[in-house]
Amino acid sequence: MNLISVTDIKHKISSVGLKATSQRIAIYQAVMKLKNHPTVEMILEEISPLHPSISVGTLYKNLETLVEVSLLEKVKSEEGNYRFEANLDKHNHIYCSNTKEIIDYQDDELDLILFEYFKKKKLKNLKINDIRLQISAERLNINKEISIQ
Amino acid sequence: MNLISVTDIKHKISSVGLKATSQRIAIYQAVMKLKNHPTVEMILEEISPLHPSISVGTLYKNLETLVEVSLLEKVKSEEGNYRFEANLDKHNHIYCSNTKEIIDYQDDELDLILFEYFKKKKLKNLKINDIRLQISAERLNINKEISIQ
DNA sequence: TTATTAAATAGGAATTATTATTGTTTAATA
DNA sequence: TATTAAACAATAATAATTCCTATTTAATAA
Ligand SMILES: [Mn+2]
Ligand SMILES: [Mn+2]
Ligand SMILES: [Zn+2]
Ligand SMILES: [Zn+2]
Repeated sequence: MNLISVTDIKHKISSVGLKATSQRIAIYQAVMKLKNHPTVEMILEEISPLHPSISVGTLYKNLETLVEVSLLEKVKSEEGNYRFEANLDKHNHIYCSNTKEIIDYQDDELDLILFEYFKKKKLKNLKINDIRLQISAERLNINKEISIQ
Repeated sequence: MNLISVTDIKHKISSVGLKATSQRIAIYQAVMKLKNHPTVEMILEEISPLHPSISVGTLYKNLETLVEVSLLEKVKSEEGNYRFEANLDKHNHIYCSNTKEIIDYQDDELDLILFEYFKKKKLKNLKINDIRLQISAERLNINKEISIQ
């Protein structure tokens, strides 16, 4: 999932009609590399050493552009600022109150249960486009991995 | 639910150890009155005619304070700014993409289904505190009411 | 009822996150 | 290699929120 060559990234970017600039490639790569839905600041810190001249305006503009063409997704954090991710599959988010992480939680069985549940409901004047779970949780041991089986 | 006297509001506020100032009462009343999870701006517009001298700093400070003592709740909108509500019951939110409304959706049966579903799961190093549904939808006819039965 | 005092307020400055502007540079194409 | 629309760096502007401080007020008790 993470092992994608620069050539592939270039193709991905140009296939949606965008110029494959070095800045855009670096930004897209950074979001793919960083876990837990990085903030703009975290993305800037990731790209700065190799690309110190990328301006914050360019970073914001590119993140917005990449979201528009569906190469990235934008997520609102509990704290109020935006965070980004390259995982485009339908999934839910676990918000860790102690670590401020946002962890992906994909569960097709659960999605089906919800789909069936709302299929039975009578919706008046309303079209549901998407249903996501927002799970507020905390990591018990900050140094250990979490899992849901 | 909306018919609560000023005396009752005063009691509610002082019972959590806060001074029942005219500003605080007005702000709490305004959030109780306004539907669809008002923004700070909408709350200001509501209180301004009767209390033109309430400063924006006081408004922010009071909203924060009332959230801290659990008389109000803070909700983040899709647009990025915070919105407030006096409904403290556990409930889900329907985000209307066309009207930008946030509509409450309470469903005890669904809560139970989710509770049972996650009870079966093995959680490693994770404590779930709360699960909410975030429903993205659109009102088909903006002038008519919506409902889910 | 009045005095005391900690809490709260008004008004405005400061900060933070994000967006807009503009002259210059560059990737794509022919 | 020349052309050109798109993208860029730098920076100004905006919006939302938080912070600061001198002044006012609600609560309490003499
Ligand atoms: Mn992710
Ligand atoms: Mn509500
Ligand atoms: Zn995610
Ligand atoms: Zn609500």
